[in-house]
Amino acid sequence: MPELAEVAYFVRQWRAGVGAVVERVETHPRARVFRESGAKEIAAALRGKVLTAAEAAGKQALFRFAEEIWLGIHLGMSGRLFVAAERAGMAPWAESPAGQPQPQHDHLVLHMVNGVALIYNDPRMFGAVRLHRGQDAPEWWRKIPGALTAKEFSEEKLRGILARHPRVLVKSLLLRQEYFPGIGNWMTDEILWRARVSPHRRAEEMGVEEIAVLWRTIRQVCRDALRVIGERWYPVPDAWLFNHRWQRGGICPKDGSPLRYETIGGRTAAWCSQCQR
DNA sequence: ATAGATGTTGAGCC
DNA sequence: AGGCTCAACATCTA
Repeated sequence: MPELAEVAYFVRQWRAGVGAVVERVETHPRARVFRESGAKEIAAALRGKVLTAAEAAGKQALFRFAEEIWLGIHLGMSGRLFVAAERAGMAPWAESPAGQPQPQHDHLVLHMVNGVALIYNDPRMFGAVRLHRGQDAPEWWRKIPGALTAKEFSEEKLRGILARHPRVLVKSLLLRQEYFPGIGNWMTDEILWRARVSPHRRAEEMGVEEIAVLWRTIRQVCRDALRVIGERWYPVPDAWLFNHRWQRGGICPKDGSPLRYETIGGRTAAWCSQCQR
């Protein structure tokens, strides 16, 4: 589930706990998501601390607590963050095909003194929860490149990345977090489809004008996703590829031709062979 | 019932 | 070194 905008949305949920003290910490007994620091250590470190900030960068989430304690969460393939009050009410994902999170996959629950519970749920457990102590944010967080919507992601920068990897498929390149933080499989498909670039295209086959279009499209898809999904998880417009790519038999919303589904660079690409060249 | 799923990492190979 | 493919992780769903 979580790419750039989904992670932003989930972090926003946990902001309900900012300013409140962690009263009690629950951890799932058989969760493998507590990797370098164990569940017990994390629980002990967080108990009694004030949550002071909640930030997202790319697909990473970072929560700052008082007394130089930080909690990093990567949501993997199926991770979600939500607040307890939403479980009974109008959860935005209740209308999604995946349905509501199952309580048996709640791996970490922070019960806050202000009455909210911050829940990390992850059925497949490909996610990771990491504890960090220190005055500064952890190294892995500081190394995340600036947002693709920020000024520092320039057209020239994109040209440089493509030039450095001439033989690599643009689709594969877009998935690399060290260059394009937050871009995941659906976003690559959306970007290539809007930019009319085939997923079979290699970096060296991109002309200067095509790179300019690609650059604008990357930024536009990031902005659109953050606005529609990241803010409130509104329904995604049917004019996007998004709603049509999830199961086989989808139709291109631009020209109505059947979408193709191919494994490209190890991931399923959904694309329109009419629109994308 | 079998395959595939919004992610990442590491191994093996060319 | 760079880049490709595959497997692994664990669970749910079409």
